[in-house]
Amino acid sequence: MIDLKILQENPERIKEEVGKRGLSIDVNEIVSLDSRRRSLLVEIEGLRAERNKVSQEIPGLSPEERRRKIEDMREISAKLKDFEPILRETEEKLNLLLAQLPNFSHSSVPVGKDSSDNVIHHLWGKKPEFDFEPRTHEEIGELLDLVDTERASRVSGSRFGYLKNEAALLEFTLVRYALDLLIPKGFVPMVPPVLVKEEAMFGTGFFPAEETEYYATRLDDLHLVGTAEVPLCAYHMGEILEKEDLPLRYTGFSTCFRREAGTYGKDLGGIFRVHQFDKVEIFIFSEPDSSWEEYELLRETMEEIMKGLGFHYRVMNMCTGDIGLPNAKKYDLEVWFPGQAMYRELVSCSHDTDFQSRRLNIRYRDNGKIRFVHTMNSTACAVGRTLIAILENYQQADGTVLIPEILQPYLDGEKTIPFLPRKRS
RNA sequence: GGAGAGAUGCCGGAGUGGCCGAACGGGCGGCACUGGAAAUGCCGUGUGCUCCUGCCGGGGCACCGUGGGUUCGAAUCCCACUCUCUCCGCCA
Repeated sequence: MIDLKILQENPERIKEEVGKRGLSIDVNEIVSLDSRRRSLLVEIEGLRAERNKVSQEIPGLSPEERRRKIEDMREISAKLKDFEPILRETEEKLNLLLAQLPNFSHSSVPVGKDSSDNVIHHLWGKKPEFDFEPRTHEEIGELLDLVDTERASRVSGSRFGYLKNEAALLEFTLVRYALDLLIPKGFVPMVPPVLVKEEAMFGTGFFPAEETEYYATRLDDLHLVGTAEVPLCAYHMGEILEKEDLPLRYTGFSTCFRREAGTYGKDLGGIFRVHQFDKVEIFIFSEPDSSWEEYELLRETMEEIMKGLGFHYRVMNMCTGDIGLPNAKKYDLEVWFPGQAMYRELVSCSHDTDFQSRRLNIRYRDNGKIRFVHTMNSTACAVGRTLIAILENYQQADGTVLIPEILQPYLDGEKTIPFLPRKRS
């Protein structure tokens, strides 16, 4: 959601943004709907003012006068009943269009039409070298009986997986590793609800744009979140925060559900792209004035977690055509997957400025003035993808997998997968 | 799932058709008192939209869970919904 004042004062700026993102939205139509709304408001509020004034006078009038005034007021009421539905209709149309407008992208965001226009921000580490042909995570997962997608497809359909043996253990290890790194930095750990109202989906900017991407319950009007960003952001909806409490830093663990509509045939093997996975997410509410510094700090935190695991990665500055509607800026962190010989997105962090806080009405008091907060979010650890990045990067010729040093203390010092006894499966 | 109670400002809580944007109390902020504090006293304390205006400022409208309705006029009456709480049942 954008500030309506900008719509009145500088619609060109909005047109420019819509163009940069390759969207087709009729900004002129929005502008004219808004002027129509305002002129209707003037009309209606004038009538209401008259009605309120006379209504106050009525009790003190003589019966004769009173009868006449009431007669007049009937007319005004009737007029209002004509105008009000027109206003409502205009507002509905306007809101529908407004909901489609993107956030304003930051000046540092490259203009481009799709992922091919993303710009490498920087690289970290070196590509691991192998004196054998590295396997894909899918092969390793099957070899070591760590991931079972075959049975999962019988139980739940395609794009599901069972994590098994050390993979199941590593899930908790990774979550704990991420939390242990974040909590000393002042992030408040949370386990949020994963079923939320439509309001929360809309407010965080996922609806209406991406509605087909998410699961909904049939008997209740609830939606399964695709990321803990939704409940973490909506945590403060409708609130006025205090300046001295900002920034508010949260980290939330949740399962994430995604329909992956329109990705048929993409990343079919293994568990790189699945309908359900677990993730540790970071969410920050910040003052606008310091939010961009806070955001770079967030990017560093995200990288710190990846560095600890020893991955080689590149950070991408995502272009205008590839960032989400709510995003003013977004970094993707892509880790090298030796088995696929590709950089793949493992985590990302977005700055949404006041886009979400406007929709969810999250504000703060700044020396008496009330302003919208800025929000930003980042993945701390996407468990499934991190797991398979470990499998591909730490694999050895004999098919076993080394455990990243930083995780070993969580696993009683074990250094290699497998270490659990196996039964026939 | 069954039975009941409720939803009002930062909080508690009054208000059952016009005098209510909302009593009273608490909290919070300011001032006074004090060496400083406590206690006390006084004053202040919502948000959104919109119009006039260069700003300062001023006017109007809306908001008492949400959405509709009745009425000249609704926090107050009617209908529907949502949520919360209590008890029973079920349950990790």
